[in-house]
Amino acid sequence: MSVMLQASPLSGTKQNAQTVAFWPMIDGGTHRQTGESALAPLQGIGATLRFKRNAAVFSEGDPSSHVYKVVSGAVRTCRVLMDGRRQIADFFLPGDFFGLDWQSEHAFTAEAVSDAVIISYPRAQIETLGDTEPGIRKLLMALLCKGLSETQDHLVMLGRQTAQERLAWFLLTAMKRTSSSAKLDLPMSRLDIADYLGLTIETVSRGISEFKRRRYITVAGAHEITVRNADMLQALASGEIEA
Amino acid sequence: MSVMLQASPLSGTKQNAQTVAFWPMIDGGTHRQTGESALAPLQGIGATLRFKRNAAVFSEGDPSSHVYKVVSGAVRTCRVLMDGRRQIADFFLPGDFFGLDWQSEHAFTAEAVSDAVIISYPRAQIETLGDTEPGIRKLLMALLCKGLSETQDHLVMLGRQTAQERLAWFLLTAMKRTSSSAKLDLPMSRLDIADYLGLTIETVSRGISEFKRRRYITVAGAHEITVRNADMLQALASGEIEA
DNA sequence: CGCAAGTTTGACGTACATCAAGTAGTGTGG
DNA sequence: CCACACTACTTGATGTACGTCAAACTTGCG
Repeated sequence: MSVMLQASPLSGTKQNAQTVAFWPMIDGGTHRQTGESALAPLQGIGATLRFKRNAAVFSEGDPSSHVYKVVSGAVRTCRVLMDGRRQIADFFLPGDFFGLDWQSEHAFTAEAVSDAVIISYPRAQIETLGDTEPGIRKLLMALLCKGLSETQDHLVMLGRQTAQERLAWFLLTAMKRTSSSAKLDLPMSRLDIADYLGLTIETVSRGISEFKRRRYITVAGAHEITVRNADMLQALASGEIEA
Repeated sequence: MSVMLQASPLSGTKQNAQTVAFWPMIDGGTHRQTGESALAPLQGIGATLRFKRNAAVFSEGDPSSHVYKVVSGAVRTCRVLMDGRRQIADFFLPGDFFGLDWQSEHAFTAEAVSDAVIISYPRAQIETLGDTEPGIRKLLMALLCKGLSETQDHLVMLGRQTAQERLAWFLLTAMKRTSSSAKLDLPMSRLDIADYLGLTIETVSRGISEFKRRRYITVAGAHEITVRNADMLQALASGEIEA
C-alpha cells in the first residue's frame, strides 16, 4: 500500500500524507452520492491522506491517477485564468467522491478548503474492479450522472440568475447537502463562495447582509448561517419573486 | 420495433416520427464522442425519428426512457425559468449522442435547432447491453466524462469570461466540433447563441460586428461565419489579451 | 414581390465590479 | 489575560460592461 503520494505545496509544515488506512471507512453516512451499498470491494485499496488548508490534492494537467473521497474537511475544484480570475466548479463535503472527471488529465485543480482527511483509490484498480463488480460500475455511473446534473444546474445559475438569486440558490443547495438542517456551518470563505457563484466577494457580502436585514437568515461568526425563511429563499432562487 | 414515439408539438404539419431504420447508421463520421468502434450491438435497436425546427425531442421532467443520436440537423438542451429567461446547456451536431443525463427524469428540454433526423435507443436495452458488452459500457462512460468535462468548461466561461471572450470561445469551440474547418455553418440563431453564452442577442450581435471590423472573421448571411484569425480569437478567449 | 422573422445599430439605464476605508474576528507572544 | 498583528469580512462611493428599449435594416420564404 503506497504512502507519501502528495506533499503540501503551500504550507511550510511537513505533516502531509502520513497515515495509511488499514481498513479505510467507505461510507461516511447518508450523503450526496447514490447507491453506496455494496462497496465492500473498495475496502483495502484506499490510502488515507491529510491536507492542510489550501493545499492542492491535484492540479490542473496532472494525470488523473486516483479517485478521492472526503473523510473530513472540505475540498474545492477550481480553475484559475491567466489574469487571476478564478472559477470554483464544486465543493465536496465528507462522504463525497471527487476526481473522477477522468479524462487522462485533470481539467481542474482540487484544493483543501479547510484541513482535510481524504482517501485516495488508484484509478487503475477502480477500473479493473469495475469490470468484474457491477456494483462499482453502477456507483461510478451514478456519481458521474449526479455530477453532470449538478454541474448543469450550476450552469443555469451562472448563465441566467441575478446575484441575489445565486446566493439564495447557494444557501438552499448547502442546506440540502448538509442533511438539510437549517443551521449551516460553511467551511469556505466569502471569496470561495464568490468564485463559486461567479460574483465578487463584496457582492456576496452585500447579499448576505440584505438577507439578514430581511430576516431570511441569521449569521454568527461569518461561517455559521442559520436559515430562518427557506421558503422566501426558494421563491427568490426560482425567480418567483424578484430582488 | 416501435414507431410513432413522438409527435411534433409545435408545427402544424404531421410528418414526424415516420421512418423506422432497418439498419440505422451508427457512425456518422469522426465526431465528438470517443471510442465509436465496436458499436455493432447498437445496431437494430434504434428507431429513426424526424423533428421539425423547434420541436421538442423530450421535455424537462419527462422520464428518461431513451438515449438519442443526431443523424442530421442539430439539437439544443435548455431550461427556461419562470419569467422566460433561458439557458442553453449544449448543442448537439450529427454524430453526437444526447439524453444520457439519465437521472430517471430529464433535467433539461431537448429541442431541434433545425429540422433534424434522430435515432432513439431504448434506455432499458442500452443498460442491459452494457452489462454484457464492455464496449458499450466504455462508450457510455466516455460520453458521460466528455459531457461533464465540456459542461465544466462552459461553466468557467459563464462564471468568469467577458462577452468578447465568450464569443471567441464559442467560435473556437464550433471550429473544433465541425472538423476544425475555418468555415462555420452555424445552425442556431443569434438568440440561441446568446442563451448558450449567457448574454443577450444584442451583445452577441455587437460582438460579431466587432470581430468583423477587426478582420478576425467574415460573415455571409448570418449563419455562415469564416474564421480568419483563429490565433487572435484564441488569445482573446484565453484572456491573454483583453477586449 | 411583399411580408414576417431575424439581425444589426443606436441611445440610455442598471446591476454588479472596482476602488477605498473601516470593522470584526483569529491567532501569537508577552 | 491582554496587546498586537494579520486576515477576513463589511460597508460606502464611484465606474462600467452589459442589459433594455427602440428603430432601422436584411434575409428568406409563400
